[in-house]
Amino acid sequence: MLSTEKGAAISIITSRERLLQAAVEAFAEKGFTATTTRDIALRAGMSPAAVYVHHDTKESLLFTVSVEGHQAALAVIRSAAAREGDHVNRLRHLVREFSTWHAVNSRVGRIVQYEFDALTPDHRAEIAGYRRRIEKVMQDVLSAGVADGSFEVVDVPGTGRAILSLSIDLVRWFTPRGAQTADDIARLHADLAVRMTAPR
Amino acid sequence: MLSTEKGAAISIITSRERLLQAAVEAFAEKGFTATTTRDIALRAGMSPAAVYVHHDTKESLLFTVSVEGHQAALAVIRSAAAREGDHVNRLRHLVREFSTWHAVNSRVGRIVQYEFDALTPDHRAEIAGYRRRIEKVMQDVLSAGVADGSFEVVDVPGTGRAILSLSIDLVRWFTPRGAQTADDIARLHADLAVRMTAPR
DNA sequence: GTCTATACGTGGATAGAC
DNA sequence: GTCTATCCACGTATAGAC
Repeated sequence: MLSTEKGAAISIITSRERLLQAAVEAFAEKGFTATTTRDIALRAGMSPAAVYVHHDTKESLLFTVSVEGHQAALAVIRSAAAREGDHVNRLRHLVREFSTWHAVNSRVGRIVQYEFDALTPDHRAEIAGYRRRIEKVMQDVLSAGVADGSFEVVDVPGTGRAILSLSIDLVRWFTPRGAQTADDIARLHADLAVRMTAPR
Repeated sequence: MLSTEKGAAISIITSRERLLQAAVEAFAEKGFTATTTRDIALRAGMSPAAVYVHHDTKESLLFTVSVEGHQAALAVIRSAAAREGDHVNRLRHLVREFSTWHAVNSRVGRIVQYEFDALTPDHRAEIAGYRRRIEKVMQDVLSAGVADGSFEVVDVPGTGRAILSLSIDLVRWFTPRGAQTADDIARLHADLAVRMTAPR
């Protein structure tokens, strides 16, 4: 996880975690390529050389951020999909959670979405696997609803991708300082997803 | 425009246009920061120094690409919105055209969307103006349809932004080598937009 | 595991000739 | 307006001491 881990009584922030948090800040502000390892080291409160004790390359930092970001997003959507209830409310809940996550974590989301091409081919392939798993969860929810008549969806993969697009595209423009709250937007997206799939 | 201009009889590609096309290629492949002015010069078939005859800085090239890209997108959506017909078909047509443009021009779209923060503050403000104008066109179409009962939309700006998100998010993942054609996806998006706004 | 110092390549931008 | 040559700052990564 990219947030602070908590022990039984006190918080312990390891160098590794400080480094990841520093990398997220820097990548989000300047982009992966424009970020210098010196900048990351400075933000993490260590020397440039100390960075290399934890990560062989700058790309390895990006990869770690990407893995943890995708794991978190996958956990959110899987947990929401596993909820009890009819398919319409399951979809509503899922979209609301997924959009909320992308709004609240828009910095991490932006990095992992837009810096994908900066990964090595092997790392790209691994991240692509997480993305396929996320799409699969959405498609399974839609298919289940189509099967019992809760939804009318001609193109399940395409519609699934479109619904996910609403959430993911938040990282491009959402800011906590804007007019709408993350929850306002998440509820809107949930409503739109239900409309997109409603039988006519 | 970023494409080849045509004279009365023959095509004349100026150095300026070669340079812009080279910049688009390079930015799309490597990102703005990772692209070197030497790379752009090489692709345009000129020396590194010659680049600076046409553009004072690398950022000025990005700005030009951004302006022309946004102008083209704005022209597409305005032209579609000006069409005759009922509001439902106007929306359908508009979304189809806007998504098609983003699929066909996904390289330019990706640059202008993802490298926005690499612009100078003044240039960012100017591009933000184009984006507001694009959102305005969408909102006007939705409002007109709400007024005569063609649409049921509670949150016009939010829903407008969501519909535009479908099109814009194409630049993140669309590739001409994928399973679906640009037109398949554009038709799907148009259908989903109509569903999102349909009275219940 | 952290530091200081540094090697070494590279990149934006300019100088000055033609 | 285009070239060759070059300045000079910067960035990744390593060496070697503690």
